[in-house]
Amino acid sequence: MTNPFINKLEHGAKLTPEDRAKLSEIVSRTRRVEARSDLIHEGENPSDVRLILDGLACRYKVLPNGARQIMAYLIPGDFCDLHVAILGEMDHSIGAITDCRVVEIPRETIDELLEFHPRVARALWWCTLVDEGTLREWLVSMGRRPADQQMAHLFCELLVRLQAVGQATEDSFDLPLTQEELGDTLGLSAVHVNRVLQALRAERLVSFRHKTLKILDVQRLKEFAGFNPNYLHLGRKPPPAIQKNPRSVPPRLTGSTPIEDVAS
Amino acid sequence: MTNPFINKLEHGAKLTPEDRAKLSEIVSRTRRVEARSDLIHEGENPSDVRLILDGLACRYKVLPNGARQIMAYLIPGDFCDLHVAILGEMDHSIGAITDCRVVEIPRETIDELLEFHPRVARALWWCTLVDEGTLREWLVSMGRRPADQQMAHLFCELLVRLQAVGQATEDSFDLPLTQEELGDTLGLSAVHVNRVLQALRAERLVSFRHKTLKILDVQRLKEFAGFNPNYLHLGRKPPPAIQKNPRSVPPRLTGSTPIEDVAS
DNA sequence: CGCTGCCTTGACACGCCTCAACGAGCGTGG
DNA sequence: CCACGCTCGTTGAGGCGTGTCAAGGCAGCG
Repeated sequence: MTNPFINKLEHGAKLTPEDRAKLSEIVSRTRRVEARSDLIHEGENPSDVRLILDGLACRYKVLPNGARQIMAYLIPGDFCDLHVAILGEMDHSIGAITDCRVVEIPRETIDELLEFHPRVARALWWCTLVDEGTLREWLVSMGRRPADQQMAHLFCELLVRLQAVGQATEDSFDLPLTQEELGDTLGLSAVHVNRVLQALRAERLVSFRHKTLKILDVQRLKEFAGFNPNYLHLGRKPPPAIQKNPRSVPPRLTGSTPIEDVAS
Repeated sequence: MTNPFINKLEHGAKLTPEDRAKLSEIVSRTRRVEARSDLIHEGENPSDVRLILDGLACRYKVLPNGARQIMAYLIPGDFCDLHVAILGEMDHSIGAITDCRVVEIPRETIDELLEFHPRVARALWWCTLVDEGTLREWLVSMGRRPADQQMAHLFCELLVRLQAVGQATEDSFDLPLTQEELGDTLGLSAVHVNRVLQALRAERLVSFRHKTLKILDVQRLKEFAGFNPNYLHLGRKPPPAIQKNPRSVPPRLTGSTPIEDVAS
C-alpha cells in the first residue's frame, strides 16, 4: 500500500528504491493527535519534525488583540514543521482541526537525509516550495480578490489538493471547518462568511452542509474564482488554457434570492 | 570584500572554505537589468537561476482584471527564482523596480550544489524557508491588520532586512516605490495609501519624501505595528520580550492634524 | 430537558474604493 | 528659455464591502 507522503515526494524528485526504503522505514512511527489541540506552538523548538498522515490541521498565528489568521491547511502527506530542522524556532503555531495521525521524524534523520540522500533532500525542498507557491496565491486572494471569489478560490484549491491524495470525489470533499475558521482563513468576519456562502449557494455554485462541501459546477466555480492550478505544481495539467481576450471581470454575486442548501 | 549573498548564506548553515570558494566562483558572472523591466515572467522556464546583487525587485502576479499584487520585495542577496531549479515553471513574475545587478547561475550548477555541497544545499533551503516565513507574515498583515498597522509593519520589516545587508541606517532607507506600488503590495488603492501615509506622518511615526523613508521613532513604530522580527530568522535577537499582559489594541490613527512632511 | 456551539438575520457604522479634479515636479522639444 | 506633457501625489464626494453588535433559531448532546 502506498503512503500519501512517499507518493507526494515522488512528485518532487526521482527517488531510487533505496530512497523509498529509507522513507518507509521513517514513516513507521506514528502518533495520534486530538482534534482542537496544538501540534506545535509558536516559539517552540521541537526535536522532531512532524508529518500529517491522516486528518486536517492548519498553520496559524494569533495577534496581540486576539485575532487569528490561518495561513495554510495541512492535509495528508504535508509536513507540519520541516522549518524547525533548518530554521530552529517555530514562527507560528499548528493546530489539529480534526483528530490526526502524524509521523514524528527526529531531526537527525532529516539531517541524514539531507547529507546522504540528495534526491530526497530535493523532494523535501520541493514540498516547501509548493507550500510557498500556495502562500503566494493566498496572498493574491486576500489582496486583490473580493470575498466571494476568494472563497471560491479556496474551495477550488482544496478540491484539487484533496483529489491529489484521494480524499475528494470529482466534485466534493469533507470540510470540517466552522464558518468562523473559514473567516480566520479568508480574513473575514464569521458573519460575512455566512453571507458570502449564501451568495455562492444562491448562484448554485456550491452547497455546504454537514461539513461536506459539494461543488455544483466545478468548471463554473473555477472560472468565477479565476483559478489556475499552476501554483500547486502537480504536473500533467491540461493545455495551458491561454485566454487571449483579456477576460472581463466576472460578475459579482448579489445575494438576491436565498436558496435552501439541499445536499443531495 | 564580502558579498551580500555569501553573507546571507552563512546565516543558514556553516559553510566550509571550499563551499565559499565554489560560491564566489559562481557569483562572478553578473548582468545588469533595467528598472521597470521584467526579470522573469510567469510561465517561463529559464535555464538560469537569478540572484540580486544590487537594486530592488519584486515578485508579483497580475489578475485577469488587471489588478496586480506584489508578493515580495527582493533585496541584495535574495534569490529571484530558485524555484525553477526544482519546480520548473515560474508561477509568478519578477520585476525590477530600480536598475539591478544580478547573477545568473545555470541550473546545472544548482544541481551540482545540491548533490555535492550539502551545506550549501541546506543554506539555499534556508533562504526559501525565510521567504516563506515572510510570506506568512504578509498574509497575517493583509488578513488581520488594519491598513495603517499593515503599512507600519512593512516599513519595520524593510528596515530590518535592509539593515542586515547594510542598506539602511539606524532609522531610514531608500524606498524607491510609488504610492501605487505600495498599494499593490498592501492590497489597497493608491488613494488610500496616500491617506494612510498622511496618518502615519501626522502621528510623527515616519516621513517619506524623495523616495527616502525615515522612521521618526523606531520603537514606537514597531509597537504600533506589532512587529516581531522572529519570522525573519536573523538570529541574535534581543530577549524574547514576552509580554504577559495581553496588550490592548493599539490606538488607531485618526488622520486629524495634517502634518507637513519635512525630511531633515 | 436545557445546555451549548454554530448558523442566521437585521441594523448600523466604518474602512476602503472609485471617480474626478487639481497641483507639483521634471524631462523634452521647439 | 519656456511651454508642454507626463507621472506622481493630493484632496473631496459619494458609494459599497465588510465589521460589529445583538438577537434568535436549530441541532447535538449530556
